[in-house]
Amino acid sequence: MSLKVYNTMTRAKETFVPLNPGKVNMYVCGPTVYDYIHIGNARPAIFFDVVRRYLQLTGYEVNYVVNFTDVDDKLIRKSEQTGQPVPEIADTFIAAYHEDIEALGIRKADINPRVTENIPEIVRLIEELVKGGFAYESEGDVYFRTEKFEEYGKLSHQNLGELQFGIRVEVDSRKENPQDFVLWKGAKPGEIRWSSPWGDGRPGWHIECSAMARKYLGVTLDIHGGGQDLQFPHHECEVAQSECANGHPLAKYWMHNGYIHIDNEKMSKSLGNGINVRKLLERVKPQALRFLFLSTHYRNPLNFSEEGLEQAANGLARIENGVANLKHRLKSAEKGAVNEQVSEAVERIKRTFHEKMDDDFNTADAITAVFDLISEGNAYLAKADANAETIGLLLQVLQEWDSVLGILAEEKEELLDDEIEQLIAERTEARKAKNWARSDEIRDLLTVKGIVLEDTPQGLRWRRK
RNA sequence: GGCGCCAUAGCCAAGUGGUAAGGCAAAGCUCUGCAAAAGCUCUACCCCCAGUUCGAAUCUGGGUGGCGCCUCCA
Repeated sequence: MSLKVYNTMTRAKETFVPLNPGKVNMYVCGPTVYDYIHIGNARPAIFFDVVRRYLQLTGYEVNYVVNFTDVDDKLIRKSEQTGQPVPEIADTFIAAYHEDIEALGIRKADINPRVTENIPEIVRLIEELVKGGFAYESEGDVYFRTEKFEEYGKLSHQNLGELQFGIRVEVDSRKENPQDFVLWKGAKPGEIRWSSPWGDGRPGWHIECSAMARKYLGVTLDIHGGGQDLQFPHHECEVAQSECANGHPLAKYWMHNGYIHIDNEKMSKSLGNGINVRKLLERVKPQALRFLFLSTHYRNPLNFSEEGLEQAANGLARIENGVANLKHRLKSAEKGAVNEQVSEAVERIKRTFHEKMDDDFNTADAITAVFDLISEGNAYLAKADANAETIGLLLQVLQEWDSVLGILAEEKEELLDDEIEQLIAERTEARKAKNWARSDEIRDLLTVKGIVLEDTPQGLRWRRK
């Protein structure tokens, strides 16, 4: 069994072999922190979180870096509009990012470097490129000389001669060639600035990742990830910069997640159809969002809709119920030997889970394995002599998988309010006395409060809706 | 103009040469004091046409429809 990863660079699934045995260096492009994150930011954040967790589950030591772009045109524009300094805006949204990411059950990266804290490294890298003839200064700006890098276009599989430049963005006259891109931008009056050999200014967008990846993870990464929209130009430019400066490939494996669509159209800045994560989480469980994202293969586009959200929530509920069924039964189950049929089924389904995850992180099929295991559990619970060891095995595997998928909510040891507890006790008495009217009345009362009561052969079980 | 992606049941979605996973929804049934949960039953000639093959959702060619990239983007 070996992990296969689709590599954007080669357009093929390749057997995953890290540079150093047992260790994986991952760099994923993070957000520009000028606003709250939207669900388009959430998809790679969730997906690469799962990649990281799966690598960890299978024994790799993962070093995970996600950067923050905390100075750029958008931040500067926002600063001009609000009068708030750029660093303050960045701080605000970095804090918000951490809150949102945590709410989504995404584990914090090992390092979250900020552009503004790595200016010396960036300047040094640009100097190296200038020295090597790969970059040139022009009226206070520094540009990358794309014609010096013959392989430019190899990641996004674009042919330089065929690219249509200036189709969307006006070509800057200071460039030698339209396809050249900026490494250092001279500061306009009043703009935030750092000094450099080419005058005051700030880094261009692409150079930051090249500099930070090298600083924190080395010249060649195992995995470089991000959204498909970063493939060109961002990652293409990173490749050019890094490979010209370092003389080594920037990354062994390039992974790109597909777009989020809204009404079958790409979600994007210019369309203004982004959906704010924290607003969405006011009414949607974060686990449901993870479930939704993971139930489509990461390279496919995912159409975001209310219906899809509802279906995800319902599907997730089935898994939650299954787990709750097992946990509830565990309390009253007798000790015993692990049921052989169950353990065989568990082994079989476990194998499937790993085969599917090993096949370029097929999380959709991994979720199917979860459903299979839940079905297995429910079927086992139908047995009168279900024992604690077998139930424990099922729960243990489910928990192990959830350490990768993160679709089950943390168990909250919530105490019931006295009033509710009293009502539940009263209902139990009423049921003993076959006073169904009172019994139902109490259940209805609690339903309104969001508490669902379920009578099982092993006694009452309640849950919050 | 160049380079790509996608099309599978009412909906979501895997599968990419061996005769269609899974989930949601709907319907019926079982269990239950009633519910809930669970279980069972039920739903697809895989966009169209042609070809290759013993065999095609899967490969090839040609259509049709949708989406994307070609310096804002996750």
